[in-house]
Amino acid sequence: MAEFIHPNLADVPLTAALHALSDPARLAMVRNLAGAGELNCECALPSCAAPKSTRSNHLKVLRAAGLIETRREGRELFSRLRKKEFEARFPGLLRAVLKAE
Amino acid sequence: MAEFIHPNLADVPLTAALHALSDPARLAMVRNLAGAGELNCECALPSCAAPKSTRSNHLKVLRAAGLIETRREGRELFSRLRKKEFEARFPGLLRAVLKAE
DNA sequence: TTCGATAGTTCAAGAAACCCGAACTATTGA
DNA sequence: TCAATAGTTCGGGTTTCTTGAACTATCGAA
Repeated sequence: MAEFIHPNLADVPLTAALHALSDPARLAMVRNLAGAGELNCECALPSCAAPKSTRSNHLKVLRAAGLIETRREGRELFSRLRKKEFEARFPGLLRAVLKAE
Repeated sequence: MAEFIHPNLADVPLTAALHALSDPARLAMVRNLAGAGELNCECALPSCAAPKSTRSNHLKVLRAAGLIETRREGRELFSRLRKKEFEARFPGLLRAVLKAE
């Protein structure tokens, strides 16, 4: 399990960020992470919502879009929103998305 | 050619709006429309960028997401950004997207 | 009022992306 | 060392996207 690649936000295209946020399951993860500080894969999207391979893929997309940072602790992986960095890269975007609905 | 359906913005889910904006060609169209007032299909995305069936589909996605309004004038179709309505539905979102990059 | 050109839609099929079960890797605790 | 836990990767079935070809609608000119 090679450890995770966290892109430099400067290298993330706007369309990739929007794409990452445009899926209901991923958006739910982002909302959950915005509320909590850090969550593991299981808590980021409750198990009823999708099988773990799907959750894992969603987290990979969020990671590639610069939205989350993941670190291992024992056998769990904890992810946090890269809120400040993302905000610096796309001012107002995450705020607008979290506020909406 | 049945005329166009323009959804009530209240019925547009956030994820549909983000999905519509997450494609480079559609984002380019939105940027072009934000600059100009109204554009036809050809001008919204210059022909070099995609065949017309693709442009037509992209415009349909933008329409369904409540981002544009289209009207016929002779044999051309002109589209405009539904800027105010979209802004009222998703405050800050379009502004953040147009500002980015 | 018919014909040709222009503007765009719809259809269908091939290409690309997504989802999820099964098999695998990594870590821990007994 | 073994079983359990947490998550990844792989494969292939399904869905979605793209685009050429055929179609519809409108206009201007003969």
